[in-house]
Amino acid sequence: MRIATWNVNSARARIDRITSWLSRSDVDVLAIQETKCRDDQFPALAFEEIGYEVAHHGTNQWNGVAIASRVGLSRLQIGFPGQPAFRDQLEPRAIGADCGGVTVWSLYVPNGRTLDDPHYEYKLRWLDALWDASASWLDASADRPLALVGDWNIAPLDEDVWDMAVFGNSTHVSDPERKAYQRFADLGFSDAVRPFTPGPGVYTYWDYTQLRFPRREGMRIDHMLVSSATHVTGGRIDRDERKGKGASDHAPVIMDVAVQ
DNA sequence: ATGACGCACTTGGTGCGA
Repeated sequence: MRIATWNVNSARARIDRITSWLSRSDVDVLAIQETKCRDDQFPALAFEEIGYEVAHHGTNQWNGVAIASRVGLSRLQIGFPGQPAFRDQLEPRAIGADCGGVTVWSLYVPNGRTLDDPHYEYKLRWLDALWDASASWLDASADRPLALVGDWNIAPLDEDVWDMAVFGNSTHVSDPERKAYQRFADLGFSDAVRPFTPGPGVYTYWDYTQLRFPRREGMRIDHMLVSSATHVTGGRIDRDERKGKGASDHAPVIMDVAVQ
């Protein structure tokens, strides 16, 4: 079974690109982030027309997550237990479902903005709460494949950004963020894609400005973490999808999972 | 190397992104 994750930077602006990509990528389950719309604005019909069920969680023009699946979509979960709020708002940053034998979570981890912004503290709280929820999911069913996929907004290693000097005191590379990410390994999670896409210089995001993409100046921040019960047979980053007019600033990240 | 920010919003300047 093939599972992908993609921060699309607006589902409505990019719907033709998304369905076109799905139609030629043999993807069974697509986790989507940054749909930037409410549920009633989400272009669900376009997914259904090409054979995918789709579930969306969005409340306004910010954030928004979805899962599209052609191998079933059951036990839908909107947000995770204990998910923190930001300024009293529970933001649409997590949606989960059982798809073809794998529990898939589409996650949009808070950006953090700057190290002294309340959003940074929120990001760390959000990651801690996700860790707690993940521990309880594994306690309940350790044998069931579980994938935490999406835009983690963390570059785990120095080589996951093109120049650490540029990121000196920025979010995405700070020690607390990296520790919060690495701590998932304590639960048995591993990066499904990295073994198949070794660095350095391998990224999933390139800023729209300053010719970052053609200069190959990006960041590796979109990850697929899988539980130890998840048997991964392949992984890939579709860098080509970042090319051309109307591209998202993120590329799709893909893994193949052997399911019984 | 596959190109010089893009999206959404009480639509035109602002918030957000990483």
